[in-house]
Amino acid sequence: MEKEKTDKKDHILDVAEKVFSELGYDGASTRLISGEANVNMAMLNYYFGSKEGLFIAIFERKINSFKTLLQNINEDETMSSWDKLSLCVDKYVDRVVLNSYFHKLVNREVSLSKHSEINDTITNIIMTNILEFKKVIQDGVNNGSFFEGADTELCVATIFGTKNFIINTPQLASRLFEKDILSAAYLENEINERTKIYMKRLLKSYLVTNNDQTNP
Amino acid sequence: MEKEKTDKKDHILDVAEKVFSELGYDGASTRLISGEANVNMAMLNYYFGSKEGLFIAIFERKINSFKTLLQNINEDETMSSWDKLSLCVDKYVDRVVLNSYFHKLVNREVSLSKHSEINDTITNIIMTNILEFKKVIQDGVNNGSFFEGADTELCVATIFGTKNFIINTPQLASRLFEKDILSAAYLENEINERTKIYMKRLLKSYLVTNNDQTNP
DNA sequence: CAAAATTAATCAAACGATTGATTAATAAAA
DNA sequence: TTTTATTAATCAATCGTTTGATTAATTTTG
Repeated sequence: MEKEKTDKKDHILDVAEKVFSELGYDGASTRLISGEANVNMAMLNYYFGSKEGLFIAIFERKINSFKTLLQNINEDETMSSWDKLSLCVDKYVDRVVLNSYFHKLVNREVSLSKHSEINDTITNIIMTNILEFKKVIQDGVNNGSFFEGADTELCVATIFGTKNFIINTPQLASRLFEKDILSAAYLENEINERTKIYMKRLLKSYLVTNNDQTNP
Repeated sequence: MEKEKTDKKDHILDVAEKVFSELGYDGASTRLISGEANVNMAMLNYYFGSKEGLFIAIFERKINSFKTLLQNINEDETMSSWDKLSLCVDKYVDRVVLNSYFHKLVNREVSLSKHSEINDTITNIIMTNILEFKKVIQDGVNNGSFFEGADTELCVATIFGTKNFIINTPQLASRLFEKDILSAAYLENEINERTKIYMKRLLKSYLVTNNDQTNP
């Protein structure tokens, strides 16, 4: 029973994560979520206390995987700046693709201006990753291995922005790519590798190969 | 009187655009919007028929500026592919910065999965711009002025994604830049030009200067 | 012109529907 | 039996919307 309870809670969290990512926090009613999960509405409150509690539980479940993925790479003294950045991109794209619902959900919620505890929590979690990328690039610029005129901040914006475009607006991406991005198979099999290759080539040409800056 | 009526409707649209962009469609109640605009709640329905009508009216007001900004550039036979792309980036960044609330609103709404007429309308409007950028780049690749191995689609994702990151999640961008991105002044004076310069340098190094592709 | 009729704009109050949440009763498990 | 899990019914609050009345402006009429 203990096992089954966890399974049920996990099932609810899976469903809620998807519904929230598709309709937004406000747009997803507890009735719909419980209906999609085939559980009684009261179970949401029984397990998670409230709608917000359910929302927070989704994050707490994922929080471990967010912890120190990039930090360990960044602390490695033996790697070059480019190898660090390259590896960070690989790892990050992998994780985003694997948790696309979650990342979509996170990005929509954090784009809202309403101040709440959960909003701050999310912001801090994302910022950890953002600043980790910033550090890798900044270090590379400082130690001379990257183009000294590089715009570090906007470079980070490109990394997160490119990924967000694909994950957050799959309808647009699907029509741009003329493929069904929403299909998990295509996302994991094709887009994943393709994005990695592209992102690294893009960053390398800007940060490393970039040596003529005649006219911007 | 006729004049003042238009002004009042315009005022409501201004306020609604901002509130929607901050709280999302579902999160923004008609009571709050009318309160912020200092008009009676019933006026929203009187003028715009419904909440959705108000939402649509926001788009109809902006729709003209969306029409053929990029198309004219693209059709110009005398310009090089790079000059076209460069000009498109300039024009697009300008417009986004000038209508940051609107673009934030658009991007959040289009990321929702709920099918509606307005959602389709918005998607088509955005796609016009997206495909215009795609065409510029694709033409450049085809006529040999851009790197033949370029990932056209992801390149477009970068252009829109980078801009979206700044506009959609200004809290994150503010902490990344260590400046207040939400401040309209900073956005228009600094970020605007800086983004143009960065974006063009990034694209140029990837599309034009890119000639070594040893390891991705 | 001035009085009457019509239209447009605005308001407070209330509507039915839906929201997240809670209850009290029951079923299952320990 | 005691605890845990689950249910249907119900709660107050809020949602978008509508109403009927009132005021302001415009047009028509005498």
